[in-house]
Amino acid sequence: MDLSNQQVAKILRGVAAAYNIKKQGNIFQIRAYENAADAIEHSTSEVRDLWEEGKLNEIPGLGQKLQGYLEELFKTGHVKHFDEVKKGLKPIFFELLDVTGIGPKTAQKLVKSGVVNLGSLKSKIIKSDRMLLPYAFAQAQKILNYLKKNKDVLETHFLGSLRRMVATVGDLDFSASSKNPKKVVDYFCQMHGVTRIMDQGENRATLILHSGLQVDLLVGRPESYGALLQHFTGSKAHNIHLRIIAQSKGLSLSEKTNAQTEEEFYKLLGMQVPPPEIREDTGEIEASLNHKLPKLVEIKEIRGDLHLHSNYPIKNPSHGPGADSIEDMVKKAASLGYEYVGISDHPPGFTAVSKEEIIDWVQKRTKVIQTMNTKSIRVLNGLEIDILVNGELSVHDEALETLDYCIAGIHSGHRSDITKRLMLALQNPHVDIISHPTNRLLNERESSEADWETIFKYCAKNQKLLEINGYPNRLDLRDDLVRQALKFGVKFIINTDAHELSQMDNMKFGVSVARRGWAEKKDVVNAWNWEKLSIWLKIHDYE
DNA sequence: GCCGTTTTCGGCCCGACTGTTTTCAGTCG
Repeated sequence: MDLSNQQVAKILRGVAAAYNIKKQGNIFQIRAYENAADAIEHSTSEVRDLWEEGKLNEIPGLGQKLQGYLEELFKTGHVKHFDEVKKGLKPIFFELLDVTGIGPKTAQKLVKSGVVNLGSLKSKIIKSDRMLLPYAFAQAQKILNYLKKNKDVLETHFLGSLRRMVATVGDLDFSASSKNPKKVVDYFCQMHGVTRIMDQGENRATLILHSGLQVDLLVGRPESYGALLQHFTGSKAHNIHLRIIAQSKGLSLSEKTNAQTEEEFYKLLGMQVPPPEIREDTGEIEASLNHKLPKLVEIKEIRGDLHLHSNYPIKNPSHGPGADSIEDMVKKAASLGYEYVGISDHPPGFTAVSKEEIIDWVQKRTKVIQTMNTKSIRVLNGLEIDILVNGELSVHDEALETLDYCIAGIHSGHRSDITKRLMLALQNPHVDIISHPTNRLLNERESSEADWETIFKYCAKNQKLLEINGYPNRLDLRDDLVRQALKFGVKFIINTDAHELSQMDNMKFGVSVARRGWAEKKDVVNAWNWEKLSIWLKIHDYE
């Protein structure tokens, strides 16, 4: 049975709530179900895929028993034990749990008082979809700027999944350091665009904007600001693990702990400060304790973008062309401080245009691109071609061999023979890069299923690159697969896939995916200088 | 029900806010 992480989490929360109401099991057993639900909801992999690959134990909080239940759930669509526990509770009870502020006890009370549908609760906030990181980021930047304008605000930061740069963000969280917390809270609540103040205390407030977005602010005093920042950056799993370590050392940690900075806070446990992007309790705590944290790749190290779509004329293009000229994209790349830039338009559609015409088109375009080279920036000639359903490429070798580099990607038939098609494409000596490898579209289409290990092994052995695509609804290759691929020695290229100038600024989101996957400069070829990259791509100098 | 650089048993993060059941349980992050 095909179930999303969200749906699985909801089922587990339902079981926890049922246990709670029926007073079966102890509080820790109930919490185990809730922890598992949290872990699944925040997992970047689809738990159903993990089950198919026999990797359910990669999710923390899933022991033998819950793994068995999930197996039964995916195989048969229901779990006998769950049905047993939930017996006698009405469906509306489980629906009510989706409303913020209503837990098991309140839901049961409401059911007993005769609530039969959610209509009468429509003024309450129903938990909604998660927002794409780049859009959340843009919105959050405006709020951060607003907070910075207040003279009582000494420091302010993003918190939560936004600071950890998770691909999707549920609500926007902010911190502020201040000696007058109440004044800052009041100022925050007066922000433009607020439709409702959910709650407002001495040190915190929760607002709902007209857009429906929830925004939280937490204000702390300067002497404990580091602890506040740490606590609300999370993740929850990371924090719980830290508290357990603290206990073993006879310490009790909270957001009130005296620590002006995060450095001070982590130092209390003898730890390095893990970058927010990797605070997921997937090994970063151990690495920090041993002072063996990786030095993650940084945006300032990026020297070029090799996946850009221009408005260069294309007859019957296979997919949408870009909006801006090659010249403008090159100028923008130079303004970003890049050392090199690659234009990788889609080729003319192979079904409507003859082989000879495509070759002719590629040659003419090559000449145009070569004239773009300047002393300040090197311009590369690439294409993003299709991997067809039978695994063949949409452009012939005679044309490909005139390019500096070639990106191949799947753009149709996302459910058929992915492994075979990717492997066939990789075996073409002209193909250097696989674009957006899993082809997921956030909130729209799940990642394609494939035998990633086989693909990773082949890429590592044959100098093939996997792209980390920074387009807002892709962020693909996913962070968890980046981490896995790294273990096989795969190298990556981080590209924006920009179809207009402004999208070239999305590089930081691609970099954040790489960082969440623990990638370092040595793992990312466009963090390398031209000399090193040109050797990798086997590009001979024109000069 | 999960989990392990003192443990395969015996623990399980911490604090704020809400409402009103005036002392704390329920819920959230």
